Amino acid sequence: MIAEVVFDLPLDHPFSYLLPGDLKLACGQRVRAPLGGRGTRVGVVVALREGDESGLRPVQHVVDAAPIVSAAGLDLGRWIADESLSSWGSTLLALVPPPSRARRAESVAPAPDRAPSIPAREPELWTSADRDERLTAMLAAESEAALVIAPDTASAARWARRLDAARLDSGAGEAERREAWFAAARGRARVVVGTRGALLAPLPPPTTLVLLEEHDPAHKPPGPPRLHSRDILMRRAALDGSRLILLSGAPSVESWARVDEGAVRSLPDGGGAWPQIIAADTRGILRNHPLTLPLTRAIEEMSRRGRGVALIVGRATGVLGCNDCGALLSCPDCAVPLQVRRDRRALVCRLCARVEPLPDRCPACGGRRLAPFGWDPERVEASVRRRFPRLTVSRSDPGAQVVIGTSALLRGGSPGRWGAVGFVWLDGFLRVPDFRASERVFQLLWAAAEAVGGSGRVIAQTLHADHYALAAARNREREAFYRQELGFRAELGYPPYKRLCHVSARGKTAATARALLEEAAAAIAGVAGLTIYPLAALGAPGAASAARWRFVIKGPAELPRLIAPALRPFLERGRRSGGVVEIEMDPVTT
DNA sequence: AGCACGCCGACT
DNA sequence: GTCGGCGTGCTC
Repeated sequence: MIAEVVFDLPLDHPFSYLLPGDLKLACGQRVRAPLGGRGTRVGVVVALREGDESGLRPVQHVVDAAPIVSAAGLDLGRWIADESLSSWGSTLLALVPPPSRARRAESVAPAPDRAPSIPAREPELWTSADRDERLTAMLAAESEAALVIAPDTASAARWARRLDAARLDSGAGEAERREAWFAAARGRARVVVGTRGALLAPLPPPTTLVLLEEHDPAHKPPGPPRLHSRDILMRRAALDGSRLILLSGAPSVESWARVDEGAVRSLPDGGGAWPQIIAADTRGILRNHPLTLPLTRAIEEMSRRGRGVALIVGRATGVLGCNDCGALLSCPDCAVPLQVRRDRRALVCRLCARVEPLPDRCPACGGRRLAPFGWDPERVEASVRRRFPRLTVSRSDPGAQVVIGTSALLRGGSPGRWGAVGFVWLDGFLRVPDFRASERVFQLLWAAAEAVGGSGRVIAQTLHADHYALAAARNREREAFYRQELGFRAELGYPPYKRLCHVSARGKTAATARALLEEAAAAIAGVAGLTIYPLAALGAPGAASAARWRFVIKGPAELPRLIAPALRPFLERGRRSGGVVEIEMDPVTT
């Protein structure tokens, strides 16, 4: 018997091994096998067959007593690899718990059968403020097995506690995690909670699949599996006949578009009280002090009422804005903010690589106060301390009266967690050089509103009091936001109307990386239906970092299939002088 | 991705 | 005369 094994390599073909007569195994099981020089590696068995066994090396030993992925999981992994131009092996191995260090597991385990085909169910989008409570109640009442995917391990831990569920994520202990995995496969853990790494958890279908906070960019970090958790679950649900529930107060524009298309059903929202969302004009204030009058008042009032205040500070961004009119310097073609390259005294578009000299006047109003910097947490803390010497002010103590931190402060709390949330410099989030900046701001404001609850207050310090994301959040009008945002995306051909793909190369020198990437760009130049943007150096172009170059491809839904034939050779190491090409499909970070 | 094989510079 | 650089090709 011959076992076909895939490894965590950028090679997309299986390797054949001899299966010793006494070794029984099934597809989806992990094995350790010799590969290359004298090492051995862990791989997943994707096929078993009879055939010519001459010249084959034997599998060394079995890693897990039972298949770690089901037949359906193998298929889903193959689809993810195809869709993201990744390899089957690196995809699968990123979607199973790491092998235990224990010695050889003894084998013999039947492969779980593929489920009989079950009619697909329409995915659901739950947006109501009480969605978490509804989900908890629903899962308690259901008898169907459920897989709940959280954006991060802290959230997975909270949900596991809340649902009294087993954990499959890396925040759990290795033993607990493996036990939960196999218990789920045997139908002995009804509800399991995990992060991305649990997307292939082998629950017997049909199941309920849940994606928490589906808009969260943590659902698509770089690296394998190189696809958004939402897309993986959509596919899994469609193949499984599983029910898919997406949860988010302010969903991704992609998911909203699916509702518009009728591919996803949106549940009616519950209503309830909505907080005051105040736009506080920062003109002439933010230069010297981080607090406007409305925010100062909110802090005073909340401290009287014994309620905490969260001050949200973004990271300083390398973009230039005008302190007089609030305009930010954007690329006229791509509408994304231009990035400051100080060493070159230039502004660069990260999408089309357009380069402009650093202006000394605002192109919109002619003002001279162009400012690249915002308020960082340390500076805010010192300033708030000075203004409120009698309050506890902290960047680390979540129980302080005023807590200063990033948008992470809005995560995972119950409604009313904060009495007020202040965005010290909302424009910092709007100025992020990413076409999703408005969406992100809308989601932050929505999360803040939910975190303060109906009796709280949200203060957004901004020069853009009339920005549509702010207006829509203030008026609790989701439709208004998505209508405008979808219009913008349609006009410029951004997702969800087109798909994007980042192709990058890094090498020993900038020249080798660039040359390699130029070759890759040339390889797809003839493919119809694509927009290929010019090459751009990645990161600050200091000596070392300029060894990374990138270009962006824009294309239709079938983008992966269009570019795969030409680009696969670049991913599977060819004859090349020290360069590595990477492909990131549907990137959500710039 | 590792790792081995394979041809050109400074060292016990 | 060797040790060793990393360029390129392969791994069942």
